[in-house]
Order: sequence, then C-alpha cells, then structure tokens
Amino acid sequence: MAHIPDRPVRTRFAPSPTGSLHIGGARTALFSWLLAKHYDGKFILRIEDTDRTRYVEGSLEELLDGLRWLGITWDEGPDVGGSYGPYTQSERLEHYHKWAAWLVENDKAYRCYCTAERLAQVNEEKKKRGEQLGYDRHCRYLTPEERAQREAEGLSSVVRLKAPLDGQTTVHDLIHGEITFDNSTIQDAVLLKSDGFPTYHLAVIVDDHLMEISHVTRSSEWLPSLPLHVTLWNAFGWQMPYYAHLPVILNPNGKGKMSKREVFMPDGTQVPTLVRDYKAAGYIPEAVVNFLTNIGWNFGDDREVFTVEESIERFDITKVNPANAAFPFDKLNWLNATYIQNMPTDVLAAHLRQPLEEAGLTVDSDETLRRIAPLVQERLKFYKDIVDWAGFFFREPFVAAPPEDLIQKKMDAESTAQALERAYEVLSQIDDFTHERLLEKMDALATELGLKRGQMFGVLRVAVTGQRVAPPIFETMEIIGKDKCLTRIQQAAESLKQLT
RNA sequence: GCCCCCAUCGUCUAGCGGCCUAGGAUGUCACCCUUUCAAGGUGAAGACACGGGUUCGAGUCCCGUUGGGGGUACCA
Repeated sequence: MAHIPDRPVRTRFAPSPTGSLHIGGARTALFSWLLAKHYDGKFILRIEDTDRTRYVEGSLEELLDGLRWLGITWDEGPDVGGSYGPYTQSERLEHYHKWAAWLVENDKAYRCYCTAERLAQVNEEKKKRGEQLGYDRHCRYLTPEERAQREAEGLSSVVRLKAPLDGQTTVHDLIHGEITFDNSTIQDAVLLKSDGFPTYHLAVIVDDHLMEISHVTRSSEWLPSLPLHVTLWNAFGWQMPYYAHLPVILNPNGKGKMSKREVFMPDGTQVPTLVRDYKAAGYIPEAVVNFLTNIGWNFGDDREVFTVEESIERFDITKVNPANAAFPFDKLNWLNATYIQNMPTDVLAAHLRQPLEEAGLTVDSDETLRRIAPLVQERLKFYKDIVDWAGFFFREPFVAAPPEDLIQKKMDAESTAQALERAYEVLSQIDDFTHERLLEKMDALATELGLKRGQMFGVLRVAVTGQRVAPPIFETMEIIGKDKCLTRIQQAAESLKQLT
C-alpha cells in the first residue's frame, strides 16, 4: 500500500560544503526530490556548514551546479531564498543557541566541561576494560555548586544531551519498517560545540522542525543516530517527520561505501565519482538520472528506460529496496548509448558540434552535421565519439591512411590499386552522386573485378575516410562530394606505388 | 568489541505464501543480419547464502548461523 502523507510534503537535501557533489549524494538528493515531486511537495536545499574546519571554498557553487546539471531543482535554498530561511546553518546560530538553552533549562541537556584530553583518557580506560566506548556522563551528575564553580572559572563547555538510561526506542522507517534500539546505547551526544556551533544532531532537528520538513530522506549511514534524533524530537515535544533511510551505494566490487575518489570497476576501468566528472566525461544528464533512479528503486513493467516525469509519477519511497547496492557503472554506459539512439536525429546533430570543435575541427554548417548524425547515431556511445567516427569529414587537409591499410583481405597492392583506378573511372562518370547510385555502380564494379563487396567497399572506405572503421561508405561519399572523393581515391592509388 | 541495517543470476533488480520448472536489464558467449564498426534479431550459460521452524504449501513469515554493509567524534 502506498504511503499517504498526513501533512504537506517538504523534503530537503542538506549537503556540507566540503567539496564537489558526489554521485552518491546526487542519488540521495534525487530520491528526496522524486519523493517531493511525486506528492507535489517542495524540495529544499539547506547547507550544513557547522564544521568550519571542513569548509571548502567554492563548494557551494559546485553543489548547486551539480544539482542543476542533473535537473534537480529546489524550491527554497540559499540562493533562491524562501520563507523558512536562511538556508545556511552558519547563519542560523541564534536558533541553535536558543533551543540548546531551552533543553538545558528543561533538564533535557546539560553543560559539560570535560576536556578533549579527559575524554580520550576515559575512552582509553574503557577500552582497556573492554567496556563500550563513549562519554562517561561525568558532568551530567555535577552538583549545582560544582557547576557554578566551573562557570566562575570560565571553563569552556559544550551542551550534551541527557540520553535516556534504559528502555527501548522503536522508530518506523518508510523503507526499513520498525527499528528498535536499546536506549542504553544512546550517547550523551554533544549538541552545541564549544565554538558555539551546533553539531549535526542539534542542527538537523531544529532546522527540520523550523523548516517543516515532512520527510527526512538520508543515507542509511545515519541509521545508528536515529534513536538519538528521536530522543531529541521527544525532548522538544515536536512532531517527528517521516524517516526514510536510503541504501548506501557501495563500490562497484561491493566492498565498502563508494569512495570519493579513485574508484575502479573489477576490470580496472576508472569510475567517475563526482557529478562534474560525469559531465566532463560526456554523459547525458538525463541518462545519469535514469541510471541513478534504477539503483534501489524499480520502475515496474520490466522497464529500465524512462523519463524523469514518468518516474515522478510512479515513485514510491516505501518500495525502495533497503539493501545496499554495488555501483552498477557498466549500465550507465549502455544507458547513455541508449539515450543517444533514442533521441531525435536533429537533436543529436546539435550536440555534435561542440566535441568536434573541442577537438580543433571546424564545422562549417549545421547541415553537414544533420546529414552525418543519422550515420553515426547507432554507433555513438558518447557525443565525443563523433571525433573518431566522423572527424575525417572536417579534417583539413585530409589525413590519408597508411597505404597498407588500403589492402583488404585476400588482396594485394596490385589488385587494390586496380580497384581504385577502376573506381575512379566509374565514379567520375557519375553525375548524380547519391549513395543509391554509388552502391549500384560499385557493386557492379566489384562483380566485374571478381571482388567481394566487403573487399571493394573496404578499399573505398579506407581511401575516402582514411579509416578502416567508419560510417557506411556511400552515404559518407555522398556527403563528402564527388570531387573530394575522386581526389582521395587517386591519392590512395598513388600511395600504393610505394609498396611495389 | 558493541550497536544497527541488509541478504534472489558477476552486477542492478522483479517477486510482498500457491500465478516461480524464479521474470527483466546489464555484462559475457554463440548464431543470424551485414559494407567495416555499431545497432538490431535469436539463443546460451548464470541466482533464491546455510540450518532449523510455521504452513497442506516458503524465494516470500519466524529464529539461528554465516556473510556483507554502516555506525561507534566538540565530522557531517
């Protein structure tokens, strides 16, 4: 049964500005976004920059660019604003201070004066004794006098949660169902750091509440801190959002969380990890989104290729597979090629100019591109493959293949030269230089010379394109034009003389 | 160590007690088509981790084992 929210749907993606958008983060953002869009809700972007030491200059723009490229749009966020702003946590400190103080006043939290050194020492001793690690709650039990004394001394302090000491906490997760934890495992976590910034735990609860987030979607790495968060919701007495912990994307070999860098397929090919790397590698954003949607979720009807609108229509957060998934990178390459094959030819043509120009070639007219596009459409895996497939259309001067490449199977220099010479004669007589006519004449010539089509056409292909592998030869010749074809064929015939 | 999550072809997945001699996709390998290369077509190999229950009946429910993943910070 599908999930029916009892409140307006507002989901958020809350990255830290610590670098460029990771493909795993993009998947989390995408699922949150699909959830919101499915219910005609709002998708909010919030920046969680509460750790000043990890801040990376320029990463906010990187994050936004990555999402924009994928087509994941946000209704509220640091750049566009919204009525729940500001959307950057470092600009919301007053809220965290206010609510941290509230917790202390209401006996839900306390100030802790322990030094990092003492904390380390406590853990070391616990380790030695084989006890569970964690804060020993020393300051939780300070007397008012002791507390006053420390304040008077001006000791720096943090605010810690008073975690429940016993009992159990059960939470319902939209993807995982009921999850139960022993409260004894909940730490007296730091909520407000000594530098005045909140930790994730405090900030996420305060902001999700203030921003009226209806569904918390995040990677299941967060599952262990769920009881802590529930404790906080209860301490504040606020209505809890729905929770959905998404499966983690593992490295392609299934070993460990997908890394931020240096990821390889079992066969050794490198896998891009940053969204901007996908863009740079020439992936089609729609294909990447389609690909990501298929990890942990299934469209149904045995369909794997669909538009984002279709997935919004069908998306069901409760049907997300709770199991972690190895990153199925090879499917993306297939999908990218599928997207190229399925797009209208003129759309493809428009995408071909840029890679050609980036390769230093001059594209004179869009018309040429439109004529070439149908010849290469089912051969391209990426737009940039056009350079290898059809660069010869634009390369000036023409780069001929080495003469030995002209010689086809079971042929020699002599028979090859003869084929070229005869082809030259026949072709120069043709006025309507169309592929149909060329096929007809060259087919006949092959028969005349006692050659197989593959041999005859192969010789022409190498002579005219300079490549052994190229688009269909007669369509190609038609586009290149009679004059150039004849010149190249003549040159090819000439070049064979070097071999004799 | 402790806590939590997870477990179907190599991989991504369908399956929510009988429709399963387990479906799709990708990848791999054949064959067909063929003007090279692709694309396309056909086909093949390929999985319910294991052990107990529950049930007339289990891939599907329960327990355990094993395996994998995550967490265990004044990082998120």
